[in-house]
Amino acid sequence: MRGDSAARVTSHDVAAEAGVSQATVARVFSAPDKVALATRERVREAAARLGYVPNAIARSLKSQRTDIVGAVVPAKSEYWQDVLTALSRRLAEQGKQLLLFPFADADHVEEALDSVEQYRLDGLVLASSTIRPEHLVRMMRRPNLRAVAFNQPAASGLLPLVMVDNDAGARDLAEHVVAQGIGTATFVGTISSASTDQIRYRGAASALADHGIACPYVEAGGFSYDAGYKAAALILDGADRPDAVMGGSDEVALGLIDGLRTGGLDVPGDVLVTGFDGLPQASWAGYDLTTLVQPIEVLVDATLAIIFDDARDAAQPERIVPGTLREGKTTRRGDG
Amino acid sequence: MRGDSAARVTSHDVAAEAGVSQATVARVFSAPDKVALATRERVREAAARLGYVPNAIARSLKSQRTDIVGAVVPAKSEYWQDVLTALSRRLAEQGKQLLLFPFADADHVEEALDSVEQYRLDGLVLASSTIRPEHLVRMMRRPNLRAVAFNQPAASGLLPLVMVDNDAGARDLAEHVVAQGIGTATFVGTISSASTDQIRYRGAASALADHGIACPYVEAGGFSYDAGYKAAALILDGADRPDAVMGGSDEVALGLIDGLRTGGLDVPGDVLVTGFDGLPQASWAGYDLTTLVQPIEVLVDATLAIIFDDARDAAQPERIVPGTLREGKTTRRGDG
DNA sequence: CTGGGATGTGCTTACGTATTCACATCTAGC
DNA sequence: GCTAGATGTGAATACGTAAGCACATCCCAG
Repeated sequence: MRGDSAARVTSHDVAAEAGVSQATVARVFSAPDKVALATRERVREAAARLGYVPNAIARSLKSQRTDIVGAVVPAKSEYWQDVLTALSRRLAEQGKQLLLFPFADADHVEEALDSVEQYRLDGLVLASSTIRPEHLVRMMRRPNLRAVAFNQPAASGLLPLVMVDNDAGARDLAEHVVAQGIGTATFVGTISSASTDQIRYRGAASALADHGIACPYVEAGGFSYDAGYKAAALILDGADRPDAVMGGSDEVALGLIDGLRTGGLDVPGDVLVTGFDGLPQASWAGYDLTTLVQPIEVLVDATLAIIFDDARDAAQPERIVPGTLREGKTTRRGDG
Repeated sequence: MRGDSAARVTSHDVAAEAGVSQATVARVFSAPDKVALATRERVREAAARLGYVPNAIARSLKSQRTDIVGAVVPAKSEYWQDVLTALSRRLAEQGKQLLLFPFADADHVEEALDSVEQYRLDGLVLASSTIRPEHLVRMMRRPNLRAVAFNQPAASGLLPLVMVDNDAGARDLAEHVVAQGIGTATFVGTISSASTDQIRYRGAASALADHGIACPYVEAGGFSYDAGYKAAALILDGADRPDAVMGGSDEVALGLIDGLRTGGLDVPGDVLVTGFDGLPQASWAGYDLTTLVQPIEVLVDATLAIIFDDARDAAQPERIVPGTLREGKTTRRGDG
């Protein structure tokens, strides 16, 4: 290969090399069937000889499409990392890319959105229930930007929305622990202001109430393992220990398990524990957590469908996808 | 706000609204100090009124800078997710973005690199030791692209390189288990063809040899928890059980622990286990794994320094950063 | 007063591509 | 053998911004 280290090779250079016009070179790379076979091959060879690669920046400027989808997500979170992995993989399959806009905490969402607006993205995934409605409203008014709220019930009515059925999932988990024969339960939520947290708690509490079981709410104060681990102390120190503890997320639940075990309790012998999300770690043999598995692939596909399907009429689609109960040993009473 | 939903507002529109030239508008947003205060404010107001946001695509085309760094990484891996989190956070602080190019397996790296070349990135992080040298060579020839190999010893001499001191780390871990008074050990590697795996094994084996301890190598066949879990069977079924098992990565080590425990062994009572990487999960109370913690922030900073520091003369910098031994309970013999 | 540097602004062009329009050539139909 | 349509190609332009250059104004030293 020659020209490998050439400063910058443009379609004009290739055109000169191949003895055609720049327009023809452009067509070879964006609409090959509009160019005669012989010409096409001549251009391809010239391009290879010079080491030409089309410039996506210039193409985007002209075509008004970037082939890039942005994602506004919390900087630290197991769950979102799994979602992003699935999202980027699926995008890559379609020749599109994922541009990350991570934010440290809710107060920094504003800055992330400032950046988002500069890039003329094809679509935007707004993740995390800690993004406030005013932020959503801002994005919904951007022209030519298909924004989708991901697992964020609060976006209902503002933006197209894709989420797992949090309410039904929480009920399923509650019914499951009830079936194990518990008498008392406590819900350890993540952050009480998060809309997913509220729905999950209400769903669980309502299902438990149907069986005459009260369900107090305790806030872990975060979405992390550490938050769950620390929250275990609240259970251990509490006056009457519940038969079951329902975590607001898998991360919190895993922390809870370790916290409770460190405190001398046996899970599931003394206390049953459930999670929510279906993280890979929840399936690890050391935990084998009973949880509600989110069908991440399905959610991601639904999200991309909203972004890329040209049914622009379907103004405010809401896709609510059911999750699956995964029964692990943390609710298998006999095993204690 | 008016003009919120205006089709597209450009610097020309703002110029007209503010009664200045387009050039002045551009200066207000890219070099404010070159514009008189009064003018600046007038332009800012006009921009706000129209809902103008600078177009990063056009800016990139003109300025030949995208403010975007790409990362070519394996689609699935706890370790890389942690690295990406740190990387994107640091970039965000500098007003730059991270564009992901995930690849499913080594055979798909080629495609990812095709995409990379289209975007005129400011920098590129080539991650994973499964990226083959021929790929590295390809990237090293691209003009105006600062590519850095991250934790990939095989890139030495080809590309600027940043990595943790795998050899020293492996030796430290080996010395540590020797100090616990073991007689035999086995190294369970990830994928034997990965350069990091080879170095870690050689380092550990060499240090153990200094104490007269042999160290057979077993390949888990992956970088995952599952690979480690399955590899535990090889230890359990083996003729003579080692006193210590050294995992090629934390993910493998965590799988090993659960696999060994499921097989009836006590860790650390019957077998000591070590990891490598320092994942958050390794610190979870349920495992509390002894491992070598990579200073990810330091590695990321070093990587970005190479990409953005204009010391273009330092042709092939190699930054090898020491890790830190984290002593967990998986090597605390008394606790068995 | 006068001249020279500092400061602020406008005009113009270039970044590299996609696409419209016009035009040339070629094929088929009567 | 002539025309209508199909096909392939080139010229020209636009996408939205950054920056060099030219120029006008202003301030202060002499």
